[in-house]
Amino acid sequence: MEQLKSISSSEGFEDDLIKELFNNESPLFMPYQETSMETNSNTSTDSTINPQIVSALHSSPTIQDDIERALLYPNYGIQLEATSEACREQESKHAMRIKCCGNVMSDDGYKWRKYGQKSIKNSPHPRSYYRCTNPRCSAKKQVERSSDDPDILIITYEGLHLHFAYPFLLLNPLDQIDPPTKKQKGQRPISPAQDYSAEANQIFSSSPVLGELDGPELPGPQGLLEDVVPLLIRKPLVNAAFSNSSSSESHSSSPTSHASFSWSLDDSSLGFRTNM
DNA sequence: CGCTTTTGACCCGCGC
DNA sequence: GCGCGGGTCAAAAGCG
Repeated sequence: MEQLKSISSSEGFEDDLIKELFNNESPLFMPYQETSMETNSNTSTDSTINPQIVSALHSSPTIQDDIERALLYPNYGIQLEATSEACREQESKHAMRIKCCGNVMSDDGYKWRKYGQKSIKNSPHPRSYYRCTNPRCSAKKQVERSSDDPDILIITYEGLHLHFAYPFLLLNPLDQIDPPTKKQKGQRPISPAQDYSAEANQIFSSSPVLGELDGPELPGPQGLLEDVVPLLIRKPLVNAAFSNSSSSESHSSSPTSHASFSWSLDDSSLGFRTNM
């Protein structure tokens, strides 16, 4: 597996990540390029994120600035079915259901590359397979449309996305996180995502900052990407000074950090092809 | 021209 | 052992 190979050879990426974070650099917080947004007017009924939010997030070159700007937009308009039934856990994967109505973010801000699509038995909607385009990230996701309610997207995340790493690097610099450890089938005492999610909820729920924020945006039980991202945007405020300490260093753009920022619209490949 | 998507084939695990 | 279904690969096509 090329993927596993890249991961196993990426033991040093952890250090790189830490460096980037300490330098206020991250793929997520790279300057936003509007041209990459797929927010054309004719997508109004599908899953798009509020451009204002993205603009706010990416108009600033540093994590801290992004965080502060993100706070100006506390409501993402996401409707997660945050019930225990909706967010369920299966083995090392994390599934969530997102109800699409109006402008709903169906993605988490990272660029995903579609690598496969399969028709599902007893389901009129195919399942799409995506992989994070960040070469250092092993995250994958499957997106399918619920047979019960076509408005419901079922997104199953697998593997450790870099999303998970950021909040913990910032929150607990002393608590070393594992690198995106290779996940082999049949060999997972506890999945990284699981581990981090549990820790995330613990940290987030005990955060005084979060306590001052609006309740409805508390993370779901799984600490899923959509849950974590808004929180990681906010939580690092607590440790803002931490990241400031080394911000004077010239930020040599990391080779993997300037992937064009775009949002994949899962609906475009979710059962709208009627010939499957 | 490079990147993304499509799509059919292949591989593998699981149930019978 | 065999068939089925899910997951991945990789070549071709599409697109900006």
